[in-house]
Amino acid sequence: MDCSSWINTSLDLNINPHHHHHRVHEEVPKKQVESNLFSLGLSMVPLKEEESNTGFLEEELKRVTAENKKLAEMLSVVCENYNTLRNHLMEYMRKNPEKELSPSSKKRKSESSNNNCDPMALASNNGNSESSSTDEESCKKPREEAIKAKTSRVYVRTEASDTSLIVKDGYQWRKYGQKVTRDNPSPRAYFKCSFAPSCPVKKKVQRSVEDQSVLVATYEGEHNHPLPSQMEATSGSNRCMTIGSVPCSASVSSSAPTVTLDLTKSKPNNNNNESKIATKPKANSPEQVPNVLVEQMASSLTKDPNFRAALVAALSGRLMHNN
DNA sequence: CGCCTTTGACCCGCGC
DNA sequence: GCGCGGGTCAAAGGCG
Repeated sequence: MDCSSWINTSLDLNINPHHHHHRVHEEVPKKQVESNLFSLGLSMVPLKEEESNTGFLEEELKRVTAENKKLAEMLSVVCENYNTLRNHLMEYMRKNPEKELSPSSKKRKSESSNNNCDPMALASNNGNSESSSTDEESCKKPREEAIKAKTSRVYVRTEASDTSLIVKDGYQWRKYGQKVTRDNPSPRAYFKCSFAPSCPVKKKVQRSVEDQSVLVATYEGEHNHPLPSQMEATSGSNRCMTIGSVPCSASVSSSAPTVTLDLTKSKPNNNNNESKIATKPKANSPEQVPNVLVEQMASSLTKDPNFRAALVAALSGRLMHNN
């Protein structure tokens, strides 16, 4: 399967206010925008700013609204693409039942459901996808689900020249191994949460086969302690938490889509502003995702505290820089 | 000195 | 049973 389809889901968000003039932003009334921002828990700038800043803020609001709209549109497109691809995959697997699994079937069971080079499948595999487990898996190893910790994947775009396998997610990690795997020339790094053994979370980081500039971080388990960077952030300093930090607990309830938000490495002077959003509709619904569901997904996005945290960090970082 | 990374050795599940 | 390959261990060294 061609992975360029998911790479193209990168959102060409132009957050630079100097380039917003071409956007369509007159469609949502300002009051609605403000209420939307309030519902997000965002406070852009202290209200005691002088008059000149209000114009800037209005433009900022319009811009955010436009991007919000664009996000929703992209989301629906991604969902449609996902279902199209999924239908194709199902069709293909139905026609070629035994050939399909050849590369990953050699792997361990616990990994085989994860280690798939199809990014759509990757994005959809998050441990809580009980509906995506195949029939044979569920009857072969019923207790696997209980034993196996929640897994989630995070895609982080880095510069191609950056050879480190470091994914900043706000947690502290201790590297305990590195291996070169067969299906990927890039080494895979193994990390444990530095709170181990009290915290059982592990993560694996490896460059994507298709795009060497993309790091794929696979998280296993859930942290049983707060995010260290959040503790710092709430301790008085207005320093932003690491942009792009997406804690593994970002995999949300089974009724909501799993969202991976990647804001890492967004720099003010380049156009590397892509925020890649991988969505996971309910895996066992081959039919097209209705708009209602898309709206539901978008709504769940705004309710997800992790998404909000990342969004707040990204926006505040942008605003501070643009000021 | 303590924590971290590195890296070769070892373990273990799976397929043949 | 054996080999392969992914995952983990643990000794050694680096670094602040």
